[in-house]
Amino acid sequence: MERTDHSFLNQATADEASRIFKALADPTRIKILYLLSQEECSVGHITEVLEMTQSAVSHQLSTLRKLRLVKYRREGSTLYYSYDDEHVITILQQVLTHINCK
Amino acid sequence: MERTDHSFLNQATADEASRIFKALADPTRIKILYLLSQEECSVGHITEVLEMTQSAVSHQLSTLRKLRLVKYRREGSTLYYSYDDEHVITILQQVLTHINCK
DNA sequence: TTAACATATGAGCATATGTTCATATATGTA
DNA sequence: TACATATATGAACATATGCTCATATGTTAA
Repeated sequence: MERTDHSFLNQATADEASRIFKALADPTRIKILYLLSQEECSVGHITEVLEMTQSAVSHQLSTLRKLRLVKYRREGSTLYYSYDDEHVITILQQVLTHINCK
Repeated sequence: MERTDHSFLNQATADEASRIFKALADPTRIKILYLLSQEECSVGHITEVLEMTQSAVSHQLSTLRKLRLVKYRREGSTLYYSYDDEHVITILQQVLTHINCK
């Protein structure tokens, strides 16, 4: 049998999909994205809600920023973050819905 | 303001979601699941298509088995694997479709 | 300018992850 | 039984990940 194109993914596509799933593969980032799916939030607010250190939250925001999943605007010394990738939010919501349906 | 339930995810839900995304956060597992989304496959077939060692594939199948994302049946000395979680396959397909749409 | 506040960032560390290599197990066949 | 084939598994290793701690940067107000 010939190797047919439909039977496998090329590396680039698999890598790109993996990149997206990796972004969601951490509870902290999931909580952050879930928060941001509901409202724009300051770093301080996220830190309070998640009950984590400011540094840990900021590092994760940095990760999400590099992945272009969040963006921010400045107001004085406060940074307000919001999500920047509708598709990823949709995927997250589907998985969360599925979990809560069980 | 009171802390309201809608504003954050409980740890258990975030962990469970992260567990699902972690399973998909590797290119090899993505390729395997994509293959299995199309047809039941023997380990040998997967190994050939992915051009990886038998051991590497088998380890990943073990991971997917533990996560209950795949199942298998035996036919002689050959094991045929197939997917065992419709929802995860759906999520994977959505992400792949999204990537190819860009 | 100085101090206080909000946030970011680098180094270090412990743990998790994915592969390879060697070997074990299970099945079929001579 | 002995051997070949198909697959699984344990150990080892390199790399990635997520956090903490200390400190840097940017902004506002006195």
